[in-house]
Amino acid sequence: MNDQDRTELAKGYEHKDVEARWYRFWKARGYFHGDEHDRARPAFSIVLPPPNVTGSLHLGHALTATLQDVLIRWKKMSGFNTLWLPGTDHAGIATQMIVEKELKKTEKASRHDLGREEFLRRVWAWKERYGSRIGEQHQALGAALDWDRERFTMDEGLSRAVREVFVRLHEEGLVYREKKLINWCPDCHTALSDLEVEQKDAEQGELWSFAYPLADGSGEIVVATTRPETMLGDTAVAVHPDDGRYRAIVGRNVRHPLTGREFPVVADAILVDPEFGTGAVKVTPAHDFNDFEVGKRHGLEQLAVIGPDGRMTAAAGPVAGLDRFEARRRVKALLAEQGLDRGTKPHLLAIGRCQRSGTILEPLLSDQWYVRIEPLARPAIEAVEQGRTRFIPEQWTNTYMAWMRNIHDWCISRQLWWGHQIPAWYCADGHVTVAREAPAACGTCGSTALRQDEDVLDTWFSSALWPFSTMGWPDDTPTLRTFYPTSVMETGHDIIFFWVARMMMMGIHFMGEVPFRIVYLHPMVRDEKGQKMSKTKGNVIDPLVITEQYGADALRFTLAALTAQGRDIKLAKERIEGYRAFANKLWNASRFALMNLDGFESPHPPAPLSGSAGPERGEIRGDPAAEGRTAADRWILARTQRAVNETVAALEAFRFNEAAATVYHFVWHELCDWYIELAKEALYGDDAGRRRAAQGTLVHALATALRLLHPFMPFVTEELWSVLRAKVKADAWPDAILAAPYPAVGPVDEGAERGFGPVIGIVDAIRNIRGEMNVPFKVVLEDVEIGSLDREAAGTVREELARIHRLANVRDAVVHADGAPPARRPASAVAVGAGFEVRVGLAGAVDVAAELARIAKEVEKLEADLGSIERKLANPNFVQKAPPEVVEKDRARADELREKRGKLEAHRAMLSGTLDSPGARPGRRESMENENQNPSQPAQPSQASQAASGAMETVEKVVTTVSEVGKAIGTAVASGVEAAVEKVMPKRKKVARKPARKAKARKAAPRRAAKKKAGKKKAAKKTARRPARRAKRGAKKRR
RNA sequence: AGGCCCGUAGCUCAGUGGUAGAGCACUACCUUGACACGGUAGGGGUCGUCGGUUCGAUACCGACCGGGCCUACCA
Repeated sequence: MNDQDRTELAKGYEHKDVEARWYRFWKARGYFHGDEHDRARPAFSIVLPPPNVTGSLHLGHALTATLQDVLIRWKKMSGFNTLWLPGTDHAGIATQMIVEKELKKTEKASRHDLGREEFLRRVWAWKERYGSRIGEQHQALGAALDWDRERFTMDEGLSRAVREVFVRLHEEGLVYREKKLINWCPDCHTALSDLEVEQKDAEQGELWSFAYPLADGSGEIVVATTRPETMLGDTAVAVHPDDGRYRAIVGRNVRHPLTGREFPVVADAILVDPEFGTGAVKVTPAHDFNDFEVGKRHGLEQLAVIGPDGRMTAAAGPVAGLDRFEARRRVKALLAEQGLDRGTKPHLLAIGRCQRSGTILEPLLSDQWYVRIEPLARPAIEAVEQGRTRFIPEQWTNTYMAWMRNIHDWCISRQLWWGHQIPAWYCADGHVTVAREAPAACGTCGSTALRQDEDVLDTWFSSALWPFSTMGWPDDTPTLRTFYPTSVMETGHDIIFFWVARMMMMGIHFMGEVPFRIVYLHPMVRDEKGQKMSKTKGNVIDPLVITEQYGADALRFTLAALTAQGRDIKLAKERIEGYRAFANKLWNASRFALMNLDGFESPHPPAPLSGSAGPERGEIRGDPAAEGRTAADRWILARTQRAVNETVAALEAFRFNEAAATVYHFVWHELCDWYIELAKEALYGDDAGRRRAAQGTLVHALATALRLLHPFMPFVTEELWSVLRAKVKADAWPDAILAAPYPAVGPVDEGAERGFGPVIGIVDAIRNIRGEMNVPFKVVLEDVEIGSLDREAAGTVREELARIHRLANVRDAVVHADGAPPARRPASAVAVGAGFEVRVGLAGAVDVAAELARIAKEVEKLEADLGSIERKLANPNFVQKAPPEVVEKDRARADELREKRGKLEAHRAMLSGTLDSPGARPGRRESMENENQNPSQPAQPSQASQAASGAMETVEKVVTTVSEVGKAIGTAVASGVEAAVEKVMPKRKKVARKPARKAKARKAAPRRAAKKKAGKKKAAKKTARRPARRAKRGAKKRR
């Protein structure tokens, strides 16, 4: 790249300037190549589900490409020998139809006009012209595919594999040819497998009844049908053997009213439900799957009356030559003329349609090739039972198993031209010779007049071999030895049966081992309303349009962030916009860093960039900058390591959304919102040691974030990496982020995380007071006291004081150590957090009533919260049966809440007092009363507040010296205040103002209140609590 | 008919047997020397309903109601 020397960034991220360059760079460097000879590094391989060669990229492809690329890049950076193998599928029917359509349009010709050979030449031409399009589209997304290994299912190599498999299966008796009933598409003119039949919602149809006269004229039997035209092919009427109504006529014959044929009434318990219709069923063995079985059970004639074109055959007598639907109307009319119509009832029915053309399918008798599937399915079931292949999300295991355990033989022949022609040859006598290459003579009679079977194989037949056919099978290749079995099969759950199951069966059978260790099934992408995207609905989002507009990184990140397990993705543009903003944010964070890294070289002296992000390792090991680090630096370093740990854990569990959310939160809300703001103090300041420490920390956090993010946002991270690397002259860093080590999991400095909690809490508290008291940020707060800190916290707060000043726009806050609270002073707002208390003097500007209201609100929440905990603690069952640590936690929390309440109420008491003093503003009384003050005791608050503020005056004077004396006074005062408060606030507020609550609501009230409070100090809470939560989760997982 | 998934803030969705979360949207304020694709603060939730298990259920179990998907089949 020529960007090596660039050390500045434009004001905003322009993806178009960046994306085009890097893909070529990676490819040219050979980063995408999987090394089949490298057995030292562990291998990690994925085969890309081959898109249809005719296809154009849609969001499903984009999702697949994104998730697989995330895995590949992550693994590559983590030291694996990665292979991601691309290719395309010839997509038999789909491609043939497209070319036929084109042919019809441009030359008004059918494939039959051209003949097989010429038609195939046209399809190949089409493939050459458009087949590379989808690959190029994958490149636009950044997919790190090994293009040197690109394959096509009709390549010579893969075709050879197909023939090999077919022949071997035939030799083993697992491929056979037979005349059976199959699903036939009259439009596509081909047989289909069960899976290609689409059973859509039941459609409104009708159930028509007619009578078959008994052959001897002694009566009739009424049958009901949804397909009257098939009655021409009826060869029996079936009734239930136990049905008393028909017992007498079982075994007798009926006469066909249109053809005069006679056939029997049979008793069949499997087919007939006596409750349904008339309890008598017409039987058409040649055109209905159930009837086919009945025919076999009773030795009935199979009379085909519908042809491959969907028209009635000559055997259909009076309706011969008619289209099947026309024949339906005609048959009804004819029978009605004979007085045999017995009425019509509306009826819901499900109709099988062709997956491709949507045409209603016709069950037809024909000779087709089949795979005897059960012997192949058994080992594939066992492999999953034994965990040799695992499904994620797990529930798909059931789906797979259910289908595999009830599998039917696979019809693999298709009456198409585009595909692998079946390697079977027939002589004039009809002997079949199956061979890898065209045989010279019939294997049975030696005849040399051979004709190859005209049919081709189901597209999915070659797809089933994809994981090993693409690696050179049937030869024993280094690629196979290195990369088979593949590590992960990542695809949509809509093709579990079509593809995943069949790869399992073929892989196990021919390779002796499963084709992949893990099957990760991603959700389906839908539009923002949850509807399937389709061209006819016009709700298709073109990934490339999105890429153009928002950038490939934004799209990729969006898709990853929405990929939760077990739920479809509803893609809304707002979401993509949000992640484009994220790329921009990252860009600007880097821009900030670059603007403040002058003179900084990392590492110094250069050292290799370790995989670890830990402050004790990596590029900042031995960094002299460590000397000047502050609590803020240590905090972000700890948070960085935690982000690394959580991201890696999420990736390992295929929780793409969690991984994305973790990095997002870290970059935006910790690195940008907090650390960059914190670092400004040092970066803009005069202290060279401090500045250097901040620079080193910033570089480390940023370089780690970029690497964490690279698999998700390859382009912007690569760009930023190159610029950052140049800026800090980090020659030891790889010059491509894709070649850099992924940050490694390591221990988190929890002390640094926890210790910083008060700083964040204090800043939040002051900002909160500003917000609620309507004091804009630009107004400098001159009178701020921070107290109730333990010794350690006080140390940290002192150390970070300059940063607190900057973040909250405060001048010279006073810090009290050793638990001493801030003074109780009028015209102040007070916030109490975990382990700290802040008083903000608001000069004359404080709205006492508003502050009282704010405090009252706060106390109300505390009360509710405390109430629920106290009730819990008062319950002997809870204390006895709950785990001791839970009880202990609640006790501690109750204490904390009580303490907090005490402090707030002391403040409130003092403030209430000022209201009664001459200076109080009369206009505020009303709102004060709304806050449930007790007007009947006007004197006491005043007394209390005087006591409190009087005592506080004393404290205030000693606070600047940290001392035991201060602590003693503080404690004494606090308890004095609490005593006073007891008198002022006669009873707990019962939140009685609100209208009578329902019994149910009472339960919810504390929670609601608690939540609000929790939300208020969310930053502090997040910082402080996360370690505990994570630890617990980790423990659980190990179980 | 059977199976699976889902129902949590206005929307799209995480999550958890012990203090309900994110993004977007919304409200107020702020162009502060990375970023208005920005910042700060705020409002907003009987976690579908009813039972059960439990000291404690949004989470586990059952039933039901709503939505979706899959498989099989209904003459």
